[in-house]
Amino acid sequence: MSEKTTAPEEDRYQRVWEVVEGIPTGAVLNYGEVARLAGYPGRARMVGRALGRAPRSRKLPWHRVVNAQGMLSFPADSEKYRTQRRLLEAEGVEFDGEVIDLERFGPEGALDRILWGP
DNA sequence: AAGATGACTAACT
DNA sequence: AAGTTAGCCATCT
Repeated sequence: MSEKTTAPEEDRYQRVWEVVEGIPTGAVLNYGEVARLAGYPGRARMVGRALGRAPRSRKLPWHRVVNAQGMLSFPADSEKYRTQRRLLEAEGVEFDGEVIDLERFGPEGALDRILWGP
């Protein structure tokens, strides 16, 4: 069965979406980590692309993916930035200026918070 | 087909 | 601390 040699984008991004769906409420992960967990080490840029192309029907918690500096990868004056920030703050993620403390809200810190409280 | 782009990152200066 | 460079690779011009 020789269909096409190139798989549809959806198939290639499937793993990324699954990882993102696994990020618990109130926690954040950076693009590089998501890529690594999805089996694509070193391919952080692909994660940003995968999120941008994800179907709305998938209802991904895309806002829980931030960059390695704990910042949102959108211009601070953009609508996208405000939307992402609002969603994160609504689930308890705190910002210090523009920055999220990854020690507290990254996977490790978030787990500790869930188990031990803030 | 070759060059630019981007929801990135780590390593250098 | 802030800017640059190099690695990454699917898409778009």
